[in-house]
Amino acid sequence: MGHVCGKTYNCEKELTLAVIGGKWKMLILWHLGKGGKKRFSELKALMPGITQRMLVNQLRELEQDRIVHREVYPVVPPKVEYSLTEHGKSLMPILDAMYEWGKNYMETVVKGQVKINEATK
Amino acid sequence: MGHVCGKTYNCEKELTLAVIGGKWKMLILWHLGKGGKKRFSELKALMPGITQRMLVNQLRELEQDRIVHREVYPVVPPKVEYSLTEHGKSLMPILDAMYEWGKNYMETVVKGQVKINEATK
DNA sequence: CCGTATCCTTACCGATACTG
DNA sequence: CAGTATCGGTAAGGATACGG
Repeated sequence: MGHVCGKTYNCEKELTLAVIGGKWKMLILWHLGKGGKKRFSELKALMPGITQRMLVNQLRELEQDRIVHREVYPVVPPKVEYSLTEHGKSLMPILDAMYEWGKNYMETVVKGQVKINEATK
Repeated sequence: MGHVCGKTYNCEKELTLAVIGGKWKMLILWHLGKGGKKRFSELKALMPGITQRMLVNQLRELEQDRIVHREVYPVVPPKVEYSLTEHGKSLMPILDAMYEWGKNYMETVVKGQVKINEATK
């Protein structure tokens, strides 16, 4: 499997972190979780700033970790749709909690010292 | 402030990830959250494998991010105690959820392909 | 449209030695 | 006891160009 396997972790939470910890992974999961399945180009449009290389890379790892499902339609031009697996869907409560915590943290402790890029949010 | 500030994030959840995402941070927070305040040497003993440099480093960042409180006692030999702030305590539900998710993920999808170091768990 | 292939930079982290 | 200081390796991530 992916980058998660073949490694030793200090705790089960580190395994979870390994799955969602990539630079763009939470954002990808968020879009697929809230908006349903998306084509490659749709995801790219939703995340200005990501390079094609990174989008492919992060999606491949999520796929190998069985978090994201990749559906290829044998048509020309190519059409590929990405969606969350059941394991992927079960991550959403954690992402929700992280969103809420980060929101509160920003409002109460680091207000004005960090910026949120609203375009990709 | 710490490594969290002065940066731009795509979403509030990435801010949360920036706070807990260091190599040893979740483990430190776990020990402080479940076991209460700890001395530097106690933390080190609880995490065989961490170097002094990394323990200091991760604690400093958590302190700058107002997640951990550092209490220095002016005695010889030095005595320093670390504990969670209220913001730190509010992270525990997220760590609990990540622990549970990782545990289930390990049992159902990556069983036998990852190892957990029980000594530091 | 959906990718690969290269090349390159830098951030993170580990090992080791030293100190008030 | 609780740290600093220094050095160096490695993997994650970005820029850019090309391909089925």
